[in-house]
Amino acid sequence: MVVDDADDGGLNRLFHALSDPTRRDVLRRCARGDLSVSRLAAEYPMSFAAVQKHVTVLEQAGLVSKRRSGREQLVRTEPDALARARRALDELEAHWRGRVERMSSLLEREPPTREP
Amino acid sequence: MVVDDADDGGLNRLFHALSDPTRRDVLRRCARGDLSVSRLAAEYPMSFAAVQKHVTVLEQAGLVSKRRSGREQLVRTEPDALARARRALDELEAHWRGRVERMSSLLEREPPTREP
DNA sequence: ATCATCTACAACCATTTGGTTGTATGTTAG
DNA sequence: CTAACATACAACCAAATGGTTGTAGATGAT
Repeated sequence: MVVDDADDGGLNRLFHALSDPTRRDVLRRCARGDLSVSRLAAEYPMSFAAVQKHVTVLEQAGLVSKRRSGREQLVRTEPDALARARRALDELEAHWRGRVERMSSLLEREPPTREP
Repeated sequence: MVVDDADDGGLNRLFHALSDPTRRDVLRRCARGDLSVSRLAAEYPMSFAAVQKHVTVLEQAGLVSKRRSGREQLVRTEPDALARARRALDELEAHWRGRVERMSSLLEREPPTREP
């Protein structure tokens, strides 16, 4: 990422974090209930360290948080971050809708088909 | 991307495409009205070829399409792709909501504070 | 106290990304 | 026809990504 990070309120990291299927799966699993990192790691055909890194990416994107419980680290998804991503998509869609509205208002300016 | 691409219906490419601020800006600008690649390129502090690559990434993610018009190539945003991304986020949020509902139903199972 | 478990983190490696420049090709204007 | 413009695409490069292994520190169980 070239940009320096405050530019977009973390949207870069947010969407980047979402662009990996393992990470999306982690979000799904943890949404059903907090899971320790090692519990998660057992689910994927990769090393513990790899999963640890994925969790770190999710954490830095704000999509999960970790809380210690004994020797385990429980991962919890943070739905607020998902909401932020959604709002970003809404904003993009709004630009497009604005265009549609502009086109519609052109159409509306045309007189409706004459009522009989 | 390690995964082989049909696994997720293109969500990897979709979110990856959205994870760059230049590309999100291209989407915004083209949403207001189709723009040629060179018109777009003029807006960013990078080479024409770099912008061309960004457009290609957006195109392969399904977020834009290009149509030729004379010697120009007009870029148009494809809101359906944005909708796909939104549905993916909704699905993730639904998992979390499911959890909340499960917690709620646990609470509901508890007897209400005794009525005197 | 010892041992097994969970986590953290560094070092390393192959591939991908995001950028560059340069060259070639097609299209429109004069 | 020729010149200018818009695009396409290859080759190259530095940095980031996604993975590995290995080492070390905490914590819990016996």
